[in-house]
Amino acid sequence: MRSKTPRRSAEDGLSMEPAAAGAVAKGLPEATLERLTVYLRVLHVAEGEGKDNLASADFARAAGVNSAILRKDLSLLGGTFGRRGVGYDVRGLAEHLATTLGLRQQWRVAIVGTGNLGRALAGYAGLRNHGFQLAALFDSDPHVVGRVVNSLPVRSADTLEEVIGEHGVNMAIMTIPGPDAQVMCDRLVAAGVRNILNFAPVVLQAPEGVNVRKVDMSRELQILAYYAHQGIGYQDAVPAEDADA
Amino acid sequence: MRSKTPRRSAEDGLSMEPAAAGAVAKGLPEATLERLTVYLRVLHVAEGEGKDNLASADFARAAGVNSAILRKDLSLLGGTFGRRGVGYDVRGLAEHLATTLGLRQQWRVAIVGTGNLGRALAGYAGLRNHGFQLAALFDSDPHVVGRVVNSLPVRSADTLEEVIGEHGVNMAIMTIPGPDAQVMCDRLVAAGVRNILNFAPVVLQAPEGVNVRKVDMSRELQILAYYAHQGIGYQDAVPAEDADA
DNA sequence: CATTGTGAATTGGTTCACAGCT
DNA sequence: AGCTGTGAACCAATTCACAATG
Repeated sequence: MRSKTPRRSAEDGLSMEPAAAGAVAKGLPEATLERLTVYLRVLHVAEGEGKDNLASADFARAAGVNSAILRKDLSLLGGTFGRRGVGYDVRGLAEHLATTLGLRQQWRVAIVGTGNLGRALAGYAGLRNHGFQLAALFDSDPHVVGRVVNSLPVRSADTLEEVIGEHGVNMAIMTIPGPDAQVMCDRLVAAGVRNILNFAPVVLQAPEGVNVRKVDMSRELQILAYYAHQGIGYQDAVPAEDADA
Repeated sequence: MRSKTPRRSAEDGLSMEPAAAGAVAKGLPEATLERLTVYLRVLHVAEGEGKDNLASADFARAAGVNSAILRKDLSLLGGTFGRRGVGYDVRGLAEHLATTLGLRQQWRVAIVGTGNLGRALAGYAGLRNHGFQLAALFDSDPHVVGRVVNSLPVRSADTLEEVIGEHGVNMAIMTIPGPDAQVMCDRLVAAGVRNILNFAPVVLQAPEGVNVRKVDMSRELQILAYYAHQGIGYQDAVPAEDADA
């Protein structure tokens, strides 16, 4: 079904480059997905403020996008949470969105590497608020193993496989140094984990069928440096005021 | 020159949505920039391995992209570091890339918020390896102010403005809770900081001309959940082996 | 009648395929 | 002979603009 569209040009049968890393077989476009997470946050805020209806103009402004794409994104979702002449049903849409994103299912998450970053994530409220249940913490430093972080004991990386099995871990966050990342990734995959969020600054190799995403902090810093350097007015935030017609 | 292409449809003059958040006036495409940071990393590794030449096929494989786009990206850079029949000059290209990204200029970075995440970043070697100099740390918790992190004292957030001036801070990383982020952002901007990397889970409002980027860890987790949930074989990593023709 | 939902138009990014160098 | 550089073709994402509708 999705094994590499054989669009190669005839010869060169052994080239084996990733044809489209970051691509997806079907489903919502990646760009839409990234925005959906923002919409969900905006909806939660609106819900907290007691609003039960949001028109696309306001909604879009709060999310930092324009309203056309917001409407298009939401239309891709299916479901019927917008009412013409009125706006979107906050509660219903939030629920629908969360379900679509897979946040209504329990994810049992292991954090591999309990340095500052790993501990930061372990304590991150956003985790458990969205159906991510912290199931295990690992570290390879014997000085750290056994400590309790966020009411979970840090387990030895040596016991990775068995602990993963014990706790039914189905998602892993890797917050370990770059050089260790590939080995750990291999072990996670061998242990049956098919969803990995990687904070290590390396391009991981993983077999087809394993979902790997990467958060790269120095990438963001470098791109920021580029814009700063160029003196280009990049904006990821919403311009605060725009005094034009 | 770049104040909002007046492409509105005539009426609705006061709508004031962000026309294209994340857009840029000119310069390299965003997608290319993201890859450039990966290329740079690959080049550094190659350099460390003593290679002084890389053909696009190998280069692309290591970076997890296909070779056509790698060549296209590098061609956008200008400069003449590829030699036909041979490959790319590792040293020269790395240098050129770093310069293009603005990494040859000194960035004096303040980290605002010294929780686990802030401390993780403060200790992150990737920072100083790329021209990012840690200039100041801030926190608003009196218990934390005065402590030394990474041989820098944590300063009170009350003194933000003066310390920024003192140290010529020109880039800030915000690792503070969501609710505090907008206020802090405003103060940073008022103090003259025009480049901000935001880790708080909020959409910041900032005036035009201020570069804001966001790293959103729960976004990544949610997108991962989506793919996991859908059972779609998303791949951000390089498929390890591809046994097809 | 304000606001959604969506085809059509546009813009942007990726891949193909090969000419051009070395 | 081998590999880069790039126009052309293709595909994806965004924006426009307006018909549909509660």
